[in-house]
Amino acid sequence: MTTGEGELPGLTALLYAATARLDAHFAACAGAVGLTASQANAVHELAEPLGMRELGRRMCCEPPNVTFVVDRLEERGLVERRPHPGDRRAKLIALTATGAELRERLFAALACDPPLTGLPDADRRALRVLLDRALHT
Amino acid sequence: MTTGEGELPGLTALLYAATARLDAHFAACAGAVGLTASQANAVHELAEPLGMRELGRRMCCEPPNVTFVVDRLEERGLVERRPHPGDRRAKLIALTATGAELRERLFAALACDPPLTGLPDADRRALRVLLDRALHT
DNA sequence: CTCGAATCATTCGAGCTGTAACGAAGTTCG
DNA sequence: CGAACTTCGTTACAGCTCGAATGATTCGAG
Repeated sequence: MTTGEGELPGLTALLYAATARLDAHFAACAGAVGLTASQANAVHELAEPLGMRELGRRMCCEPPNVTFVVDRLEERGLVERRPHPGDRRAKLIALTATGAELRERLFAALACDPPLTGLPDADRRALRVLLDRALHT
Repeated sequence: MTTGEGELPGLTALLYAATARLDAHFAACAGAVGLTASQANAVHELAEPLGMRELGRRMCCEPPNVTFVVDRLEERGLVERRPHPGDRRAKLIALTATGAELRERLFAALACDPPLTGLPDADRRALRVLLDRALHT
C-alpha cells in the first residue's frame, strides 16, 4: 500500500502512481460511454462470446464478480446469456448489437490520448526490460 | 485495466503485474497479523494520533472509508477515537497498546522478504528515473 | 453403467471504495 | 453580534471484490 521499507524510497510510490494513471484513463473512457471501469473491462474482453469462467480469466477476477458485472450489463441490454452448445452447465456471454456498438465507442475513447504516450520508444523499451527483470527475480 | 492500445504491448500489463506483486506482499503481511490490507494501511500510518481527515489523506482514500476502517479497528480495540483538543468537531485516532504492539509486528512482517528486492540497485535507480519521466510528461 | 470427483455458474456474507447529503462546529465578514 | 461559508466526521447508497457454500451438470474410474 505504501513504501514497504526495503526498496529505495519512492519506487513503490512511483509504480502505484503509474498504474493509478492507467486506471484513471481507463475509468474516464468507461465513464465517457456510460460504463463503470469493471463493466468496461468486461465489454473490452468480449470480442467474441465467452463463457463466464473464461471471461473472468481475461478480466483477472473471480467468477462471482463476473456474474455481478454481467448482471448489470444484461439489465442494460448490452450483453445476453446464451446457452452453451454442448455443455448445459455453461453459458455464453455475447454482446448485443447495442453492446457491440458501445464497444466500438469504448475502443475509440481508449485510443484517444492514452497515458505514457509522451515517453520515447527507447524509454518504453527500457521500462519493459526493467519491469520484466524485476518480476522474474 | 488492460492494454490500452497505444503503448507497446505489455508495458501496461507489466506495470499492473508489478503493483499486484506489491499488493500481494502487503496483503500477506496484513493477513499474517490478522488485518485486512486496508486496516493494515491505517495502522501503518498511525505512527502518531491523527485526525480522520489527515489519516484519510495518508491512506489515499476518502473520509467515509476512513470511518469504515476505523470502526473495525475500534471494535477490535486496536485504536480509539479521542476528542481533539481545540476542535470539538474533530477526533484524534490513536493506537491502543494492543494496536501499537500489532503495528510493530506488521512492520516486522513487511521487512521480511519484500518484493523487487532481487533487483540490483542500478536497475532500481533506472526504474525510478524512467517512471518519474513517464509520469511527468 | 454407476458412483464419486471435478467443473459451471450462482448466491451469500463480508469487506472495500466512492459520491452525495447531513448535522455539528468553526471561521469570516458585514 | 449574526448570517454565510467552510470544514469535520458521519450516514446512506451504490458498486466492486473475494472466499465459501450450493445445485446442476459433466467426466472419469472401476
